[in-house]
Amino acid sequence: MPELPEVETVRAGLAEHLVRATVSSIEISDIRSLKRNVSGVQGFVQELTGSTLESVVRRGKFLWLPISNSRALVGHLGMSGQILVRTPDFAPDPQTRVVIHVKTQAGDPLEIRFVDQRLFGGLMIDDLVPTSDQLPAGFSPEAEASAVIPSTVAHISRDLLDPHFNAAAVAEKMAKKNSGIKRVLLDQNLLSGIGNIYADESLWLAKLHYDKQASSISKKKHLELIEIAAEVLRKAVAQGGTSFDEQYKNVNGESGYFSQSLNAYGMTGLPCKRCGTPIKREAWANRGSHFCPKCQKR
DNA sequence: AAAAGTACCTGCGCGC
DNA sequence: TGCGCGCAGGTACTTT
Repeated sequence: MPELPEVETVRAGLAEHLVRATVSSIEISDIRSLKRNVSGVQGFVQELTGSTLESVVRRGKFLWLPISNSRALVGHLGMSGQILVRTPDFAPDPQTRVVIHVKTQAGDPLEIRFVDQRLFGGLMIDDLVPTSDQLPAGFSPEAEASAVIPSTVAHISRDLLDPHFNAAAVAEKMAKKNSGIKRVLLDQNLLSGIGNIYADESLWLAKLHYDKQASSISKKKHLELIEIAAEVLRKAVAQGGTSFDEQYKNVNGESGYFSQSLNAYGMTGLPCKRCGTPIKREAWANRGSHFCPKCQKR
């Protein structure tokens, strides 16, 4: 579910409440939400309890909160994850898997609730390792960004809104791929932050068919696509992300408004806003692709 | 090595 | 009413 704009909305909300907060206790009601956490449930609880949260950093769709110079709490929302910040008296949220009880800098108790219907998301504690380019690892405007990244996130490429994202270099790599352009856009090892919604939206704006071979597209067109996609992500961040249902919420449980700006995703059968042809949905790679059959020719 | 396919989960809405 | 099926914002692992 959540792509860069939704994750950024969550990151900003967490930062607002949690900078300088300390962890008082942890409740884990479903251990399946601790993903790839090598220290186990015990290690997770022991290491996090008593730690101070200094900042919230994001690269692509991954979030992390450093708890020391070498360790961080890492989170990913998967398809259906939410991180809610609630006061202790707030009604229980269905499908809450982990609760981290904290005390804010002002001394107020709060709960960080990790909620996840499908369990594709998860939390872990991981080592922070130097970034391969020695540059700040991700987006964290509230604090000085460090050039360290969780080991499990190190393979994720810089995202389209990262100041150190190198569009020309990425466009060059894209132009060499022997895959359909949508598969390339979704490759988080090449460029990160885009998922199924924003891929379909970017391709509609660029008038590209999702299965057009990337190697048949010029480097200049790839660069244009990158710029279009970055602009879509920026606009969606400004709207608080895209919400269709109960699956995406910010840390206060509120929906975003970008769904009102969608041109292709979820618009099956509705007229294309450029030419009036009905938007088509095709099954593709175990999901769906939405496009205008007239504007976006293979 | 790169590209494609599959596994991991729960729950909703649809047609029969 | 009930059931099976398709569908949902992603990533990691396996296979070709």
